[in-house]
Amino acid sequence: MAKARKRPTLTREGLLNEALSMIDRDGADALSMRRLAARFGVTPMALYRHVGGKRDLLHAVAGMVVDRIAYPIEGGDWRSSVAGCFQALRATCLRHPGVVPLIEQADALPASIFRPMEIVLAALRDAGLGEQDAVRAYFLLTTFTIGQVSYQTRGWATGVDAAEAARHGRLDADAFPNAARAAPRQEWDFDASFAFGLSVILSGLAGRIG
Amino acid sequence: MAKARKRPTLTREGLLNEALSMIDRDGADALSMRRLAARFGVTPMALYRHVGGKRDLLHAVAGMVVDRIAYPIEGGDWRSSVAGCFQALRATCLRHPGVVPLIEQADALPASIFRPMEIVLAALRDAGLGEQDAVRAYFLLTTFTIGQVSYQTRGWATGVDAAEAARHGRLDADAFPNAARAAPRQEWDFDASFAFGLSVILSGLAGRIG
DNA sequence: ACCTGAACACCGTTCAAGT
DNA sequence: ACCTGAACACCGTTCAAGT
Repeated sequence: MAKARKRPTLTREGLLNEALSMIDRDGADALSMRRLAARFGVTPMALYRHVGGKRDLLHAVAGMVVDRIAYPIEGGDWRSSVAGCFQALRATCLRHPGVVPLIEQADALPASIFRPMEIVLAALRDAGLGEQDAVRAYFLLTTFTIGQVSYQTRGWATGVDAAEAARHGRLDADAFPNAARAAPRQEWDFDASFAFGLSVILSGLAGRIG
Repeated sequence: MAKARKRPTLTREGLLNEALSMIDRDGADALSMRRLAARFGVTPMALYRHVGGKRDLLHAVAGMVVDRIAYPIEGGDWRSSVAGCFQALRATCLRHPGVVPLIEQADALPASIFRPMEIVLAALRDAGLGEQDAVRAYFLLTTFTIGQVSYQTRGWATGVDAAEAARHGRLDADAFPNAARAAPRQEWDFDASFAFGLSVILSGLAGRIG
């Protein structure tokens, strides 16, 4: 029985913030219009004065988070501006794990979602890569980064976790010798893994330039 | 008013197949226990004799698709076995777009999900890469592949689609000159983009080996 | 302008009952 | 063993009404 807060007025901003904190705390599934309304001690329908509907609410929350990403000021070589950009993207995504699927599914996001694209295109063009390849590189970096975050935030996707599977006997050492041997080795370091992937991609791109 | 089919008996396999074809046809959101039951002319509760619940159903469907992936027989250099493996993964995912999120979210999947891991680890170990880096490379390739497919199957994530945004005036050419210029250039070729990304990753990995 | 109340058309799932 | 029927506790959303 969650205590209803008394609020002077309902505002769109207040709704979005409360929705975000509910998602951060309990996951996106735990957010419903009715529960959100209850947090403000208000009828579900009261929300619809401020919020088009649930889709609109979710998109707006995703947009808030996207706008919150602090990309580092540019400068330096192309490698470090590209790296800094996706490190920033990753960092805020990790701070709001429940929002990542919402970003992936949003029909419309604020224009700031194109900051990474802009940075990558500018950096790679200056480095001498063709435009089409630059866009593909941006796509590559985005799917990689968001993918890494998605898997990390739901615990290295439980279904695909080899260590988990090994512990539960689902990973047969005869059929999958390498996987079975590598899996339980050590705790998985997502930061190091991301750094590795990023650096592999960047040196792969460097090969297309030099 | 969908016509109910008469079936001699309800089987788990029949349920899974029908569920998969509903997901393929109308997306995962269109699948509900009640609608699935209706397809068989049966009460919703009849399904529970064969199917733990909705989570179980969804995991089982994801598992079916995972088991269906036909990885090429190994042989040749490490680049082509790794490439072939993720091309196969991508191909079946594209054939069942609605299932991709289910695979990402499944708590448990058949052991065959570890085939790509096994292939990558074996190939990269033979090529001389360290075990830890090999696992990271596998993670990199997986997130990249699934990410590319996810974005493709929902139409290059509508919210992140620069061409869409440009068409709707959401992409300011002053603030995002490179993005605005690159966006509407041509139709996006997902196959070529995937091939590009894969090749960048592979040459990045080659740099760690040679 | 802003919120309420009742209602509608859905969900997944439990539980007891039929055959 | 397999399916039904009624019920429960939820959803998002509409529509008319209150203040």
